[in-house]
Amino acid sequence: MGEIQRPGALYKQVAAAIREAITSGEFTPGAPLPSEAQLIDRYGVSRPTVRNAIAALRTEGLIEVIHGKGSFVRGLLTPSLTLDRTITRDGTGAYGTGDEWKPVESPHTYRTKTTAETGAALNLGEGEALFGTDRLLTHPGTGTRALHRTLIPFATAEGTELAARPDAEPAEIYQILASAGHALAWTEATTARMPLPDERAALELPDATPVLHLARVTRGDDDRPLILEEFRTSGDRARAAYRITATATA
Amino acid sequence: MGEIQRPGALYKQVAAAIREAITSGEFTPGAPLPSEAQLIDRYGVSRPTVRNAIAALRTEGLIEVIHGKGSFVRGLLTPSLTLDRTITRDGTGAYGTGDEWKPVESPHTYRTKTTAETGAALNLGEGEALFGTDRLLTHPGTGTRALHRTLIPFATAEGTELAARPDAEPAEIYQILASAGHALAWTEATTARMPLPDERAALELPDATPVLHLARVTRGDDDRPLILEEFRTSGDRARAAYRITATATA
DNA sequence: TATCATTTGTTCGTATGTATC
DNA sequence: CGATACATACGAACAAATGAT
Repeated sequence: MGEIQRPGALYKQVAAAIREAITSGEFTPGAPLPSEAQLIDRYGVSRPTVRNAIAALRTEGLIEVIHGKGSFVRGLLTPSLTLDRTITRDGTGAYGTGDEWKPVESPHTYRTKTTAETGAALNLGEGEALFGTDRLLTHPGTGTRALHRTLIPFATAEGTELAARPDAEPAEIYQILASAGHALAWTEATTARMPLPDERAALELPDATPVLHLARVTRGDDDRPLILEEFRTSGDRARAAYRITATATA
Repeated sequence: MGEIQRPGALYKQVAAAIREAITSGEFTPGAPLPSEAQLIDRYGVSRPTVRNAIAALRTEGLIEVIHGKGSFVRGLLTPSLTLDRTITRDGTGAYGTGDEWKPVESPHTYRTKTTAETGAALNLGEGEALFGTDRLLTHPGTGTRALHRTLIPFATAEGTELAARPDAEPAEIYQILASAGHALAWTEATTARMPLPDERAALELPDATPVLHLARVTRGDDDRPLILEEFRTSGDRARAAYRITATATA
């Protein structure tokens, strides 16, 4: 009795069966999956095979496993938090960013140098001097965490209030730059990747959660880059919102 | 011989050691890691432990494993592809999106209904009728793949050329809507998540690669949603670029 | 072309540790 | 404290992909 067919590895068949059971509604979001022992009985496979299947569903982000309790269906992640990336300016010339984030720790300010990436974003070479400020933030409504970083080239800070206060908040930085005579505009690049171990810890990310990475460059006259901001948060829980208007071609 | 220390699980210590060896430069991007057998000797642990450590580094996206060949360090992934999300309009009123993507297969058009998510984006209830068009695209320069979906509510298509040709390309759709008397504007939401198995296959994504998900709503008069476009591609290889201008507050 | 050594993938078994209730 | 559940670790065997002979 050669029983097993060849539609793929056993653990993949088990994973597919569980996935199917979830999408068919047998296990609803938040509900516990059968225990490993029960899955062994249900599918007639060994424990390593069951664990292998569970590991696959974990890295897909479909289930969450809690030591000593069980496996649970992870409700299909619709981002519950919208990051409005609009920048506003009132009649007095004051800038706002509409943020509702609260600091978890006090900001950390330091001196550093451009890397290949930050240098390219700021239109500077590698190894140029920068002020850096890191903030760990939390969103009061949802508990979502975020990392915010401000990078200010010495060349930008020079002769402005920023040289003395590189840890000013973004809206205030915009204010200072505008007061210094710059006509401001912004470009932003959004990308996603898996978190580094320390990012995962700081952002308290569960398994299989990518980081949404927003890099905003503030530009002055002639589109010259002035400062770079990086904002990192959970891609599962947050989405970045932009307004696009048609521009004329040359 | 109970001499094991307590800095955590054995496989985590092995994973940390390999991670350290990578960041210290012993193994450079693209270079092969020692084989499982060599790692067993090097760290004096069993094969399951080595494989567990390797699995951890895989889900972190730090290494890539090729069956029959070995494990390789995955160079730190800077997105090499920038998606300019600008929309242009020339003097004749023609719209462009600056895309350079080529179709891999012919577009697939179908009828469907709004879900909770697509309904919310289009300001419609659940179960409203839609035209859908799916395209599998590839970027000639990099080989990166993308999925593009157009969702057109019947109410939008009615009385326009779209009713007969719901599979028109985005720039052409904008054209048709503008000709129908709409003043167009766009909003876009970017988020990230792990791919579903079929998305992973269609986009040919390696392990530990999140999907960058762009949802663009074309709006007419009174900001009323007209159509919804979804664009999905590798978060590791692509970044979406936006231009932000300050808006006045009320 | 065919074969073989190397390397990773899959699957079983077994024992023990640790978290939760 | 005991029962249950997941985590870690060892051993062993065979399958499948790769590259070189």
